[in-house]
Amino acid sequence: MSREPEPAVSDPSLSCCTPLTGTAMSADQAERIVPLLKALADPVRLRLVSLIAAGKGGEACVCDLNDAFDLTQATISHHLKVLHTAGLLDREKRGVWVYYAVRPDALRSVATLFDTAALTPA
Amino acid sequence: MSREPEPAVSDPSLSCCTPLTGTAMSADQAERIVPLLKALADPVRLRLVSLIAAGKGGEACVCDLNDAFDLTQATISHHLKVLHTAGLLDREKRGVWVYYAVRPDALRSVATLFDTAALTPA
DNA sequence: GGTAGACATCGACACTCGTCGATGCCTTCG
DNA sequence: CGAAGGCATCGACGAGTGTCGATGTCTACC
Repeated sequence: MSREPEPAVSDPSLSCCTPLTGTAMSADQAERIVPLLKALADPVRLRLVSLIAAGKGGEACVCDLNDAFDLTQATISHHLKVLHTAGLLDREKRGVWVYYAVRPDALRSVATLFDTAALTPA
Repeated sequence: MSREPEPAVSDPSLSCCTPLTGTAMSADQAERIVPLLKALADPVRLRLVSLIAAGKGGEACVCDLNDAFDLTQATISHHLKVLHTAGLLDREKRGVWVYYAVRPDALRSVATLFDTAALTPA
């Protein structure tokens, strides 16, 4: 049987506004969202984002983040880089210290994905 | 050895109601949510969930899912098992065919995580 | 200038993951 | 009963991932 015609990806610029339910997502849409999910699909990175988001102004210093885990500074730095590369965190250097801040738009992209899904009645 | 191959489905209700922002999440909370995110952090699996959720009654037959990908039947079966083990999909056999259905509560757990996050003002 | 501290990068290791072909199990039908 | 088809499982392979110690880079301060 032939595949359904692609329902015209409306917004190729961003991976936003992709309902998980409703209509099936295209392969392109999946490829765009997956890097965000991959970055968050790690207990350390998920806690890092949570810690940063819970910090003042939605940001946190690396020096404080290191103390929150029983991991090497190199490992924390690696995870922060992964989150930054995925577009979930912003990086800003202030003197000796480096501050990471959450990117609300990135989180919103993921939220939109599951937002529609959650509305599905049981 | 155990005869019933029914995998130990993680209980999504336990990982519910975990805001990403607000207060930092505990290590336990992260460990509970991460399996769901890991299961969804794959383009094939994300599309599988999307396809199933978009199907009639939020379910789909494996025979139809196989045709939607350029992958071996064994690979699709593997991905479905991962999603089922994570608690994201229900499995039901009807005669020769097997139907998978989304578990709205599992999706809601993930949605709740990012729901609060998306509400964070800029 | 020299030194100390904060963070990033490098190289290496064990481990996990995605994919495949082959095979097994189960249901249906002739 | 035997054959056929749908789906799961097995074993194996390459690729990717998380973690570490060691090292590099930059800033601030004495």
